[in-house]
Amino acid sequence: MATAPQTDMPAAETRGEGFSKRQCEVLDAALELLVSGDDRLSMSAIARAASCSKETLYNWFGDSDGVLAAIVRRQASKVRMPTEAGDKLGIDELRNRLEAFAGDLLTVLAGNMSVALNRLAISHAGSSKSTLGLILLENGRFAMGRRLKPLIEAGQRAGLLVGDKEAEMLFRTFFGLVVRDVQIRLLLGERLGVDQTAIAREAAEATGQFVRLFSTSTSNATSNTISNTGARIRAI
Amino acid sequence: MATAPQTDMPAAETRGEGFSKRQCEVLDAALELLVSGDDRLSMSAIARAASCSKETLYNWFGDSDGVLAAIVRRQASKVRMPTEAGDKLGIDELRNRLEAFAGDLLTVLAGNMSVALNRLAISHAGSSKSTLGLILLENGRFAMGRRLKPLIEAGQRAGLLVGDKEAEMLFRTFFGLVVRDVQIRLLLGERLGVDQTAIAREAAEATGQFVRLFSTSTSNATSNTISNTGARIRAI
DNA sequence: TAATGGCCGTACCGTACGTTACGGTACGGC
DNA sequence: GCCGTACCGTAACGTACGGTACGGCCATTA
Repeated sequence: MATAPQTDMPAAETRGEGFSKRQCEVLDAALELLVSGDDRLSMSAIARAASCSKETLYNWFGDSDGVLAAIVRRQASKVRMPTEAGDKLGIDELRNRLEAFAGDLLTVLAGNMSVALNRLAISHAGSSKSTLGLILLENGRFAMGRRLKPLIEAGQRAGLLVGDKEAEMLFRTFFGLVVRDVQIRLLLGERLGVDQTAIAREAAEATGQFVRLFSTSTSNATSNTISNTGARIRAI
Repeated sequence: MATAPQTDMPAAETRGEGFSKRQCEVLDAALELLVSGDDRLSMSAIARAASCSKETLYNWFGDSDGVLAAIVRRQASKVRMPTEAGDKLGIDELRNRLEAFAGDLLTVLAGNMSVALNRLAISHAGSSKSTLGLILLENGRFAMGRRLKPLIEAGQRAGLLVGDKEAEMLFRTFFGLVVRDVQIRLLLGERLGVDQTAIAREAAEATGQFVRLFSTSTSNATSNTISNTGARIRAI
């Protein structure tokens, strides 16, 4: 079990943030080692890569699982949600916001960091007593839902999206339309190249399909969708 | 590297099938051990569970990776595709077939066996020199695509589905609509209960959305969709 | 009947890893 | 100057696992 670190940052790994500067350096080095993926993430390898002592790792994070949880928590704490729930929502702005979100989501999920972290959490999800998967779920998939839900609900309040379904259900469908089989194929090791143009195309297609499914207006007018797929989310 | 087994079944693990009776028993015991998931799948544990010798495991499968690949291949060989490409396709039959497929897909992906095998392959996909993930991908996701593609193309030829898109693209969208976030949440360890009624409901909803997106007729008539979610596929 | 060969059970070896312990160093406080 | 603390580097220990070797059992076959 991860005990409280004996440092000036009490209960750091239980808050997911508040790691000291040096601790963040160590965790970033560990993450870099994980993403490189040449060898299994061992305490010795982490200590070597981070130029720190194994005893320090145990003092700070208590356990091997504690280090992994701290890595996940640190990356999760980097994700910020610029919700900016906008009122006076028009259909074009809704489409643009949805498309930007879809692009962000695909960019993140296709990144090395997301793949490596999800692989780590999934490989530890089999044996119980490890909550890595739940941490990743909470800060990945569920955080995405919480981030998009205000926009969906704003669209519903503005009469642009059908209001007879929960925003959660709409998000799950949007998630499926955007992600499709990309994540599982990447997790299973397929080398499918996803560049920014492909991401923009898929984001636009998914957004169009989502709007076609849940828009209240039956017009199929494909208004120009300004592609805005800049990587707004940087991790997880 | 997995060498050819020195038995009466030459090149068994390279064909994915043709394992001897005893070999199948061993692989099934290993799979059961993997699904139970209490401890990591080790050669000693497999030998103990299967009441066989470790030397026999090495003789048959050559390597630890060979055993894992054999497990995956054995399960993959159980999946059979009753394609039955039907001509004279009507919209109702198309919907029913799609919905049955969606139910099968969700039933399989939500099963313990699929989750355990995908976790195994994903955890081995990080370090190269392991093709477990590709094997699973080929016999899971891609086999599903090959199985549904005839139906989709038949629907296109019958003028029921739009014909300006590749069947592969349509399948990817269908896959996303059906699976949504279920697989990743299960892989990450969430205990989300998926019973047959929930599966039937989600399969019907996904099928309805797919048809609404790609049907050539613009009628929103939701013809009665006979729920047929019997587990037709038994593994993977 | 005797020999052969496949297979089981078990013991064994080398290695890698988690975890702990210890020596050495830097730094702030008294 | 001295002490306590935090940290680095490394060594050491116990365990678990991949892989190998060997003796014994049993069925098939000459």
